[in-house]
Amino acid sequence: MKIDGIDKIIIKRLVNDARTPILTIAREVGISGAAIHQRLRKLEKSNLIEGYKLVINPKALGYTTTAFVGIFLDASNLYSSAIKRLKEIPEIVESHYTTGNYAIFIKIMCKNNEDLMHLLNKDIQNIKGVSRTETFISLDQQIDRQITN
Amino acid sequence: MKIDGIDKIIIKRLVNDARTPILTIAREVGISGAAIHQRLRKLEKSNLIEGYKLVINPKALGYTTTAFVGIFLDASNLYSSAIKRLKEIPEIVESHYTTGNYAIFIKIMCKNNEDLMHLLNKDIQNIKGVSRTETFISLDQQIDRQITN
DNA sequence: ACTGAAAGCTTCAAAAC
DNA sequence: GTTTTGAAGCTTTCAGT
Repeated sequence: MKIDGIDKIIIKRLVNDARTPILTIAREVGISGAAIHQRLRKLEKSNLIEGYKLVINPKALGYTTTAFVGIFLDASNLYSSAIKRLKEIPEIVESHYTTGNYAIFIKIMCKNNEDLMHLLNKDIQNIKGVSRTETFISLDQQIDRQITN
Repeated sequence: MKIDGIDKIIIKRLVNDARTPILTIAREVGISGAAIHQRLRKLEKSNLIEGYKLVINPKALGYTTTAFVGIFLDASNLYSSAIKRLKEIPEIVESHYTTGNYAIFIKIMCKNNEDLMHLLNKDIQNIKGVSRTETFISLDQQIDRQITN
């Protein structure tokens, strides 16, 4: 799969705003809308494009607290059962199996610090195999982007 | 801003695939396409919808390593100058100012472990004020989603 | 790999409920 | 205030180049 300059323009525009009209891009690069469309289909089939997503503003839903939590597990064979339980907690938006101190590392979004504390002490600490957690609350996010080339 | 059942269906469908035809949703809920469209405009203006993004598959671009890096700063007033430098590193996809051990906490994506090591030792360690870093490499990601209600 | 045309979808304003 | 209508523009598909 090789990507030329036109593909890069298409991707750049749509990463920024997935609703940019294809005809706008077509006129910008000087080929027909159908040609742009065919390139997009090809990029989708090549697996480079994972999908198109509406991005929600969590703050508008009252989710103002973002935190990262390192989870210690008693034994690494408890990983899959713990993940199963973590998936049931909708506030957890990412989970990773990581090298280093922690077994599981999660990103979590809550409405406030009280909710975060409750999730940590009740929902997460009570999962079988979870011995301890370490929490980093995000006070400010300055970078949020994608890899695009 | 109140969100009813129809709005929830619209959001659910578009979070999953932002290219779902509005008319498909319209037929599903039994109102016209234009009505769905007007609800969307309202949701956009209400700030609930942050945008529509094409999501790229980093693996297709050769980025197979994801890591989290905690960065220690000599002094907290070096934060903004450090962020300025971190923004220049395209592999850094998130940065947070966090409570806890670290001053800055980043998510980074690299093509391989060698590139990660290079970025840590050359680009990040050489930023003024950065004294030390701690790295957690993600070996497996099981959860990746958004808050939607 | 690109074009052009037909069918379906989105968008916007105005009117209807 | 939300919904439908209708017209213009955009997307999608496909035969043809």
